[in-house]
Amino acid sequence: MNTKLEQYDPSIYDRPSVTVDVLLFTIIDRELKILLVRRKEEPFMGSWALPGGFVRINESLDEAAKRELQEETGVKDIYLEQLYTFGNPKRDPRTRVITVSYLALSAEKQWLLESHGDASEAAFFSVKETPRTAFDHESIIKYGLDRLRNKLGYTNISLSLVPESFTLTDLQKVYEIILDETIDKRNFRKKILASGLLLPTGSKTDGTAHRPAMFYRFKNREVIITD
Amino acid sequence: MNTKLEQYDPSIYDRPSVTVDVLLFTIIDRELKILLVRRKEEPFMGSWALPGGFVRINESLDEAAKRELQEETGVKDIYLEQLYTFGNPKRDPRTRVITVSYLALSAEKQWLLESHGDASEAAFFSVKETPRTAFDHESIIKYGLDRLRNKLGYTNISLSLVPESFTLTDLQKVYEIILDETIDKRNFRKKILASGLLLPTGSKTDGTAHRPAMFYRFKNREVIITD
DNA sequence: TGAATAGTGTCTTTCAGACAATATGCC
DNA sequence: GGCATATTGTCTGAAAGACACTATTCA
Repeated sequence: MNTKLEQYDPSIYDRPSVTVDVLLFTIIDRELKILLVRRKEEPFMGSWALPGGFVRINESLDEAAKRELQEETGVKDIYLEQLYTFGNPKRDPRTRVITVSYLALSAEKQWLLESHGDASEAAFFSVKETPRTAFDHESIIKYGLDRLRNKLGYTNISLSLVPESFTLTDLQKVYEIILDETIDKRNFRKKILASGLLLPTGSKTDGTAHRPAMFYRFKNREVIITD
Repeated sequence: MNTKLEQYDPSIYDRPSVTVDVLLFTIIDRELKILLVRRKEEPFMGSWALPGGFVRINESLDEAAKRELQEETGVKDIYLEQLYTFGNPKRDPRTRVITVSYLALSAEKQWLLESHGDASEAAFFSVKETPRTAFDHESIIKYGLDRLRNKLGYTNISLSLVPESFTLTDLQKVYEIILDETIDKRNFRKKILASGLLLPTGSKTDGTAHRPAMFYRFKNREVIITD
């Protein structure tokens, strides 16, 4: 590119490999679940692991996370946020691998793992009973879960876990499932409505054997960026 | 190590280089300052940059940050926390370099840059007037500064910026300088004392031409880990 | 009218923020 | 007494949390 810059050659350094790993959380059957894939290679061949892989030389970290998730699971167009970088020299028994972890959230939607070629190799697990995983992925999951729970309190991150339109009871369940605790209905509604993030859509649930519920949507579908 | 694991060779992937960069903030002359070093190599030779360098193959990221800071500036034994990993493919004009940034805090203390061999190549700059820097270091600094300001509000991170023993006025100044705003004295004292983080030492300032002030110290010298 | 869920209001406590007068030590 | 900084309390408004009854639809 610029010839003057070429005189310095960084290849003289031993370089670690760099991967991205994605923690995709979603709610299925009233449980918070995380997506894991079965490894097809050593080390830990056959073990469950976070979807992820090597960062390519010309893509950003965000792009790598997005690509790996899509390649391994068919999931795309979802919320992604960088979490933390894990770099213990022993975390991979082969060689030095540094991994940048990402938090991804999705409402249980149209995408189905079955539609993807490698579907049989990916599955959702309740965060309450994750299997043994490859590498240090268990501690990465723990870290991501803590972050998710924290951010729920001071951001609008929950919008990524509900469909376009939802009732307040739906939204409350998302909070209860993630935080693993019950919430007072009146206080929840007061707070969430006072936040000004929601708008009533005007339509209501239909065909229920009880009082219909108002649908709401998020005013802004972008996650507020805060740390 | 384990022969079975060796059959998979990750070296077939093009690997990016990985560096750490440290944002060392400290308060000098009533200003929040950041430590920069002058680059001795291309690219950006002669420019100011964050202290940092390549991660070695057998050290953790935290260790690399600690080592680089010590090597380049002589500073050691200070608070360090991982911030964020920057991996835009174009951020380094030579080749692909991913950098893991760290936040470091120190009370202005005994360590002096002059005592270190390369002292003339390191200097503190007010965050209000940082010079042009190499790479994307300006945006990294901005990110770190935001994080520092945020964490000041909900952690005891300020303990890293005051000496063992200090007056409430001293501590208030730390907050005012970092946040770049004045704080009501009564409200600050009420809040900080109510937090339960401080203990009066029993001794007072001495030899001032006015009422002496009580010294306090932090109950716990460890930074509470929160995100 | 019974079943099931939606929807709502009050009280208390806590916390943040605005605001000014008194206390202490030295000269 | 004068100067300089330390120390302290009240009021108000906002938000959080505890808590129970009424409303609506369908079968």
